[in-house]
Amino acid sequence: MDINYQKLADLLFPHVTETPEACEARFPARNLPEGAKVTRFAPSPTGFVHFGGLFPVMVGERLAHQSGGVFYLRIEDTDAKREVPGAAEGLITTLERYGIHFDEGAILGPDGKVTDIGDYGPYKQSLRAHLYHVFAKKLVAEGKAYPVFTTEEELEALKQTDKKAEIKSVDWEAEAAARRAEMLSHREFTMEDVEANLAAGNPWVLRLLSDGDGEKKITFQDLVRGKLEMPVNDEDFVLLKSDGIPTYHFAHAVDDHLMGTNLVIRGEEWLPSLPKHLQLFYYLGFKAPKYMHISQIMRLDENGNKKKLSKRDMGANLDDYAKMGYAPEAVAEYVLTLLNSNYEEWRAANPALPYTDFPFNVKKMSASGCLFDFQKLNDVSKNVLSRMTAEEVYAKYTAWASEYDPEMKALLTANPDYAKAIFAIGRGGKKPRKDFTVWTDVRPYLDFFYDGLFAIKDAFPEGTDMDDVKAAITAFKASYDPADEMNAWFDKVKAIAASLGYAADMKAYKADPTAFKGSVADVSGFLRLAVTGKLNAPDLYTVMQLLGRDRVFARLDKFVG
RNA sequence: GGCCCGUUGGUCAAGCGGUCAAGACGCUAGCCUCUCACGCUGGAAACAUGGGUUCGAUUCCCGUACGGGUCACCA
Repeated sequence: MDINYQKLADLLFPHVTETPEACEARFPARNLPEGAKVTRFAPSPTGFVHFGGLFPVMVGERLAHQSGGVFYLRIEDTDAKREVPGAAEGLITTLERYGIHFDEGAILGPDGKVTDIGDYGPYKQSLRAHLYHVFAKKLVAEGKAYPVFTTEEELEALKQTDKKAEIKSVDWEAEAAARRAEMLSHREFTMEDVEANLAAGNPWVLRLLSDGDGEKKITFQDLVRGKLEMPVNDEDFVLLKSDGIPTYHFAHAVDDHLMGTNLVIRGEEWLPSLPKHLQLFYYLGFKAPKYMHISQIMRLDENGNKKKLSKRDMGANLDDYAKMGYAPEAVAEYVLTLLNSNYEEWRAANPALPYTDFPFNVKKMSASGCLFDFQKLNDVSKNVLSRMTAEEVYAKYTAWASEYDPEMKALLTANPDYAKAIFAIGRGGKKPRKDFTVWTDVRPYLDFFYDGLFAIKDAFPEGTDMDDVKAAITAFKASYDPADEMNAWFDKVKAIAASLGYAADMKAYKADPTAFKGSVADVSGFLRLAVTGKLNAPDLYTVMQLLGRDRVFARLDKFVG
């Protein structure tokens, strides 16, 4: 085979006039402090943001910002078939809700459409065709890539095949041999073939001409896995698809080089194609970035096996968490606990600091995948919410409620001070109450503070003497003074208990329960049920203070009236 | 099937050749307490497996098993 590669390059890319050097000059090295990390999140706009996607996002964001570097967003829309309209916009909005800040890249413009900010754009791959072609042409001119022509019919057939299904039922050995033979056969062509195909308008793809020896191994460092060894790539994989748009591999090399990424953080599913990427960087003359491959989050299936958290699973879609009532901060903090094993320790020592103060440590990352655990998420969430001030809870809850519980939102915002006072119960001290795991817990917890929502939900315990209930309520009304301090108030309740034959002192009651009809706990229970409708509620004294004498009496009267 | 990654209690995990093998969640016994929510003190519960190396392996090496990923003109 005798090919003039420069001529081939000109034939294939007649429109490309810019040299690779000129192109690179347009994107000069970033001026950043020593050690600064440039990372990115590079999703394809094929749907919602996956919960697992939050892992590389958080790591990239932390590592970049912690080091004085840059974190940017690139939209990888190179697969027109799978692109979902509006997905890019949706994913930007979701990430925004999670407080993820991008320094540059794709952002939402004033018209609600994706646009760019930053000097290394465009940040949407579909807008970067000319850049890829500059480097594709270079590879062809150097004899490192070549075209493979197909007919329209073959292309159409290709698009119809379901690769996933096909791969499962394959004779692997035969398939590999056939692929190998086919690959090699495409390497044989003449300039006349190319000219004829081009003249006929036949579509073509550009493949890398790999001189890699598959028998040899390549070693490299992964930031979480350490030293790894893999076979050198010997596959002429596709660089440019027949529509002229690059595959992930090629786009990755060109983009991350031009955009100055120095640390690529991605899911471990990319590990097997790393030899391809390293080879590409080498052929292109680019310095390869550092890599970090993050393990997948799994779930347990019906058979007790670990499975990748898939699209259909509960909790896969980040937006689901808002529906379930989780605060984004809680989800983010849960992710951090999984990402860095010493995060919880740090959090316990620094309850008041924002998570961005946590010194994120690559060494503390685990190489093994983990199971999604709702119980742990709930615990983290409960703690996150308990640390918030009443003011914060009010703001965040009402914001959530405006979308998911408009009635509550209307009720609370009608009297913000009252609502905040309710949220302030048991909050702020060393041992704050932890009543809420998710925002949906708020409504049943505080419904009785609103007359429209109040109802008797629980029943008196079995064997309760209703005469005692009435007597206790009557006596309580007679002695109640809103001006009382908590102790004075409680002393009155104790006195009532004693007068009815109930133990005023719990210790005495526990020492000999048979000596009393019940205890002051029972008597408080009578009042609590009448006033809150429930057997369980926060401190009754405070509840009454908030409700006010009139509303308390109105509720008590239902039992003695 | 080839290649690759992983494997400490139910879950997430400390550990980095000598530990009674941390801690958190969950479970559980009890204490505290006017109920609840907290908080506190306990408890049950783990190094997948077989070979090496070593005075000594959870820790290092090899094999096996199991789990996961990947093998597209998808990312």
